[in-house]
Amino acid sequence: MAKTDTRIQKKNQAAIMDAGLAVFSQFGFRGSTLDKVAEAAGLSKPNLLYYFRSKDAIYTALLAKLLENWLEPLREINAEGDPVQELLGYANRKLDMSQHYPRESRLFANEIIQGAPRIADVLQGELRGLVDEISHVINDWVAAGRIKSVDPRHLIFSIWALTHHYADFDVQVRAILGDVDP
Amino acid sequence: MAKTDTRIQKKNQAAIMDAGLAVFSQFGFRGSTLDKVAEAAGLSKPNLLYYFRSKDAIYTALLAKLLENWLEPLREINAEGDPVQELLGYANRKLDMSQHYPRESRLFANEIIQGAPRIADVLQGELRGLVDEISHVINDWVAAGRIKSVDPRHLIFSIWALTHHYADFDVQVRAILGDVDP
DNA sequence: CAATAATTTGACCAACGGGTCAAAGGCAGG
DNA sequence: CCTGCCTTTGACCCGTTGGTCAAATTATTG
Repeated sequence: MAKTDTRIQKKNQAAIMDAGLAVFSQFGFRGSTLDKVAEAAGLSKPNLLYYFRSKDAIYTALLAKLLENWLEPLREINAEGDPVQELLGYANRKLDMSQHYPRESRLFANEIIQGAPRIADVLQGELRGLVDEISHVINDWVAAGRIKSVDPRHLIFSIWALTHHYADFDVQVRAILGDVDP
Repeated sequence: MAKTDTRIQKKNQAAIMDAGLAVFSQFGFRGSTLDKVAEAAGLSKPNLLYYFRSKDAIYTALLAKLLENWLEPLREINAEGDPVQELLGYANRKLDMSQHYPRESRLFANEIIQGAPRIADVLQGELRGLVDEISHVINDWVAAGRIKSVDPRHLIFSIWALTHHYADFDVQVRAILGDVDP
């Protein structure tokens, strides 16, 4: 009942997830159509709906998978490590993700800009909890005199803003740097 | 032919622009409907279309107005001024705009994330030109030893990323800071 | 207060979009 | 090679959406 996944199922589900990511990340949920996703996945619309119950199901599955990976780098921050190393490491991990998974970044950005209707609970729950923890760690570092005084949360916002900018505003960045940047 | 604008015309056009800004900035172009805009403007759909030829016309008008104000702060950077003052002033102006006009910020973000189909020329033309100029100014400052060495364009990206983050990711920021932040 | 111009509306249309369904086409294991 | 299940498809349904139009209503002006 659990391991009943044909290779053809796995293949098509993966194709749909990939196609959905491409389409949803560019047009947002409302701006995307099943036809577009189906075409990108190389399937007919009814066939696509054979694998996913609805448009919403695809989108929700994408978001769930995204959040899973998205929060991971935060968890890897080690309170026992060297503060500067840890923070730089975190920033680097985020930057890597933005570089390698720009579509995921844009999907997330789209969802947030539009008010995050379906992940508000995750933001206020899991994400907030994690940020609270890390903030505590950073505050301890500050108290121990190991780093200069900062507002932990706004430091984290800065890292997010900078790392996501290059993925989310890619078009603008390329327009200014000139597409072919030496 | 130019000054033929009844007060009722001015009023309704303004109402439509405001409504359009509210709707488009939240849902993006494709995700928005004329009905929603009309409702937000307090007009019937046909009445709305009496003032604007099409959905596209509203959106385009909004973008044009937005870009006008958006590029202004860049132009105000003075090559003869004090480098730190000028750059801080610029960052402050951008921050002010994000705080006071978050909807405009999100409208712009939406457009960029979705590939900027209708403002690609502005980005590659006017915006790029301005950034080139300012980059030249900053490089001169560096060459004169008045500030530390930086890549001007990436410095500007940093300012953009940080200032826009609080407007565009408002929901996330509030989820973490807790809505009621002392 | 007409008469003319500007504004508003209700009814309507064609295309699109999410989703259904029954039937047809493939693919295993026996 | 055949039986039963998985997969795919074409046709179809109905609510939504951008947009039109002629008629009605409301200013404006001579």
